[in-house]
Amino acid sequence: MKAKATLKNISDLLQISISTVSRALKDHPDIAEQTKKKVRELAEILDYEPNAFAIYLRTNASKLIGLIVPEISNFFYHSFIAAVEEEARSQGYSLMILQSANNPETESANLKLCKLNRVAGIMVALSTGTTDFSAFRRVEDSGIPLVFFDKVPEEPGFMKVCVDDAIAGTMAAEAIILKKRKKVLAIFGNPSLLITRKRMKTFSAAFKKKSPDTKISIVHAGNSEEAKNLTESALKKKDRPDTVFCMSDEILTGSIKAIQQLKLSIPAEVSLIAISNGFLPSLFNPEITYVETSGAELGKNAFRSMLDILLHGAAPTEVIIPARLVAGGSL
Amino acid sequence: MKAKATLKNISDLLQISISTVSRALKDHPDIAEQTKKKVRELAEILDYEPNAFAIYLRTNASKLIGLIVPEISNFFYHSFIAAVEEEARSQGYSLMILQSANNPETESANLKLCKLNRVAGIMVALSTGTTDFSAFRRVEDSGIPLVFFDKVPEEPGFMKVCVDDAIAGTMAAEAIILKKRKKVLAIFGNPSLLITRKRMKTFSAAFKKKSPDTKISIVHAGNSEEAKNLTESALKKKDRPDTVFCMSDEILTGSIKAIQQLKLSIPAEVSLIAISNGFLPSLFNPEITYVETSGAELGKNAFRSMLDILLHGAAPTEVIIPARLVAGGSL
DNA sequence: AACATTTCCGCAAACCTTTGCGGTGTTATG
DNA sequence: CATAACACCGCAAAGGTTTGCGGAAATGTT
Repeated sequence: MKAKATLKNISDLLQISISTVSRALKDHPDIAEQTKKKVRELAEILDYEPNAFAIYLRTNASKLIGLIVPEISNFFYHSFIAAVEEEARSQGYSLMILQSANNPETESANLKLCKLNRVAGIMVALSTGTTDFSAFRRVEDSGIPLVFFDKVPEEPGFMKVCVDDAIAGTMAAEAIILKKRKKVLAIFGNPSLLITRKRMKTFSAAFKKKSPDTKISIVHAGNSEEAKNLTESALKKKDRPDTVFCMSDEILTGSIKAIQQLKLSIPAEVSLIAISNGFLPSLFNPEITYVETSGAELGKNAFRSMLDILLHGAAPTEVIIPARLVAGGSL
Repeated sequence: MKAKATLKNISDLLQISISTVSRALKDHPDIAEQTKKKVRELAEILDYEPNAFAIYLRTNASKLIGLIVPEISNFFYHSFIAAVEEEARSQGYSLMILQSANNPETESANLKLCKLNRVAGIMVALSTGTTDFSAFRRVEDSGIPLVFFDKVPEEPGFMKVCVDDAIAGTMAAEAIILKKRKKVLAIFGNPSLLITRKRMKTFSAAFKKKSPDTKISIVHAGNSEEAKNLTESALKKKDRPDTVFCMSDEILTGSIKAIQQLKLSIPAEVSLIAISNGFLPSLFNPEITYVETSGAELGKNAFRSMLDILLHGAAPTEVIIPARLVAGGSL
């Protein structure tokens, strides 16, 4: 365990002042080329690395971005995290990842942790039950940039990046209408979430406008298990739906299990369409038709928004990532 | 954007010294109860939070753990990361997550990033091509605890936590033998990885010992697509295997797609068994029988090993997480 | 030769916290 | 009354880096 190299360390050995060493390493014009050379060489030998804490302390800003998601173990956030990590790295930032477990208390504890670690910025996807945004306001008050993604608050004044849930709902509906399906089981998630309501609204609206005779039964599933049960009981009725729409990956996993279990063939006996980031749909045969909401795209854009605030003090805006239909063979 | 509260801040307002404030907040016996009370109250009002950088600078150790994985988007690391995050949080640590993209250069860049951020410890799953461990040795030399998990180096002297790959191979083989299958297609991953070799070795050995007449054809797939192709061509032969064994989730995704595409029923026409953390197998119907190698378990244990070094300076050991067979309906 | 300019470098403060040590003022003990 | 003991608090240094400012030496200008 060798002693860590510091500026003082180098300055002692070279018999010059600390400030000179610091400036030499930064290629400051005030320093003679010869001196710079000596400093650089010794720094190399000693494997000098600036102490990030000292710098952070001085500048009061780290190169760390706090990332708070409801749960890491989720396809969507998975790809999101991976994308943000890449973007962040390319800009010299690192990621501090925290999961809130869909628990508002853990969420605010995480927020505190971010503040404690003096992160440069915080990116968060809201947990399900969060209704009180005062903690987030306080974060912004204390000067830490805040970007919401995916699960964003309804109230204005925040920087938000999310997929185009309105379009996604419409696109799914139109795809179903195009195939002339007439009995649709539509499974949505928790209706208290903005994302759910947006998708529901446009989904229903599209049918009302373009295919009012289609029979749509809308249900809500809080998790995969519920989705499975709902699908199963609906498909067991003799007047069973010809199409199942799943709002999310989690719902899709449940739904498809029910279908497989009932040994119904897709799409001959029942059609399937989902909103997903694409991984899960690609696992099955036929591949599931889905409206893509790309976690990776979202991640890239969310980090760029963060950078915008960080670098240019951008004002709160709302960025919408477009959706697109990816046709598998399930519809 | 209010000014951040500092000790100096409080001490000015209260007309007492900084040291007194510091001690009061730490409940130091030298400070009068009355003073403590005043300090605490003001600290509360001002929403004082100690500046972590200043503390880190002083103690030269952060509460941040560096976590380097080949890729975040991977079931196994997913659950691993989630587990480590939970454990870490409970101990007051946070996670800095970096992905090496299976690129040794990125890997060592990540290592550097960890050092720069003065992480308290580093946990890493090796990327595929890493052969030079000198960078890791240097990390240890500079006093940063290092724990390898899952993809660990063969050479001794490191703290390692991994799944019991030897047993996992044996268990899978024995499950197949128990069902009296006689023609097995066994798909393994990159044979340059220790994990692959271990699983292969015991898998083969079990057959040689307990069921020498079973015909085993061992192939290697670098990714999901290759696994699919290998499975497909094997199952198309008229003397097709009665069982497919998949060493990993990635391989399983490819294999199962081929099976679904050929419309072979599981397990009537072909049996399937895998080594997995369990998520993927649960997605299908029937659920896939698998030997569980739990990312969550691994995560917990890996972090505990880290804590052991951090707190008690534990010496390098090798921790093995047991495996278990989880019977689905695919074998 | 006298002055102005440039080149190069060091001093010291600041960022915020922790902590050993010493210094008051008060009370108890002999 | 003198000394010891105690309770309470402040000084200052340390941790590593950055940076405005000023100073010394060298060079250029008239």
